[in-house]
Amino acid sequence: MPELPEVETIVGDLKKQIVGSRFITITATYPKAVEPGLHHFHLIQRQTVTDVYRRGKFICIRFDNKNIVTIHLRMSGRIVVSTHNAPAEPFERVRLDFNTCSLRFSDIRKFGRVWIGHENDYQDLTGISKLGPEPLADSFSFETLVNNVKGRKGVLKKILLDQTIVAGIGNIYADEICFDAGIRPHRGIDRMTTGEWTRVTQSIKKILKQGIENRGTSISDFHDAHGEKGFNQDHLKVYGRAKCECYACQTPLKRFKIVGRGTVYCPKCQL
DNA sequence: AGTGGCTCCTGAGCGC
DNA sequence: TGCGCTCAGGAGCCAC
Repeated sequence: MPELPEVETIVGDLKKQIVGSRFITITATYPKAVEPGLHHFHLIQRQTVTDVYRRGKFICIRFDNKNIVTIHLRMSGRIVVSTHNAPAEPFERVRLDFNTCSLRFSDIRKFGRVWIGHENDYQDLTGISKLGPEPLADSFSFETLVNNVKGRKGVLKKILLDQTIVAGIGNIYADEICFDAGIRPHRGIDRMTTGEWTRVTQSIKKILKQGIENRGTSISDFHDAHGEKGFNQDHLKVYGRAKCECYACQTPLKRFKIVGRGTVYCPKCQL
């Protein structure tokens, strides 16, 4: 499941591959993935890509007439840039053809979406307008997090997964952040100290940066825009390691469900 | 306003 | 071998 580091990796690749390219046409074998609809893509006919950037887990492709194509990979989405005559990717749903190359959006579970909208309204269309702050921005601090959490109830992991509180964290990195901070994912936020919020803030930045440095986590189906796997999966401390020994204390890691998500933690290292 | 639960989807893994 | 069941989960939506 692509989260902030995976999306950042893809965006970095895409920037090199499609900035300066002219849009030609869109093809969708699964039209439901395209919003508001395929015919809206005439808006970017012959327009040139001026930038590719990330907001939360959204990939944004900007064109010179200020229209923006936004992509969210959700659970199983993938993007591969290839030549026009390359065969379709497995589970290819949408294809964007540029003068120089062909962007393939493939998605086994069909949860992913591709939107087109003008810079004035694309944020409302896609839901980007509801996103919380970028955790890797210099302005994101312990105070930002505590302010955004004010008045909320629930447990730490739920807060980390809430895109309106902080943007870009998903299930894998939420577990890793909780481990790094030494706090159980099911700790009630009303029982967290200032020192613990500081640790959580530091761990968010550290774990996400590490994910980017490792070009993402390739559990199940993540690949970058070249179709290559990342290698952050080799650095995970808890996610996917239920019943295995904790690297730090050799205690078997525990797994349970929290807010409907599989969650792994160390009962000794995390309090 | 905030929260819990349902829904969208399909491949993988399992028991029989 | 093959069927049917359950699970995985990001985020929108609805009822409360």
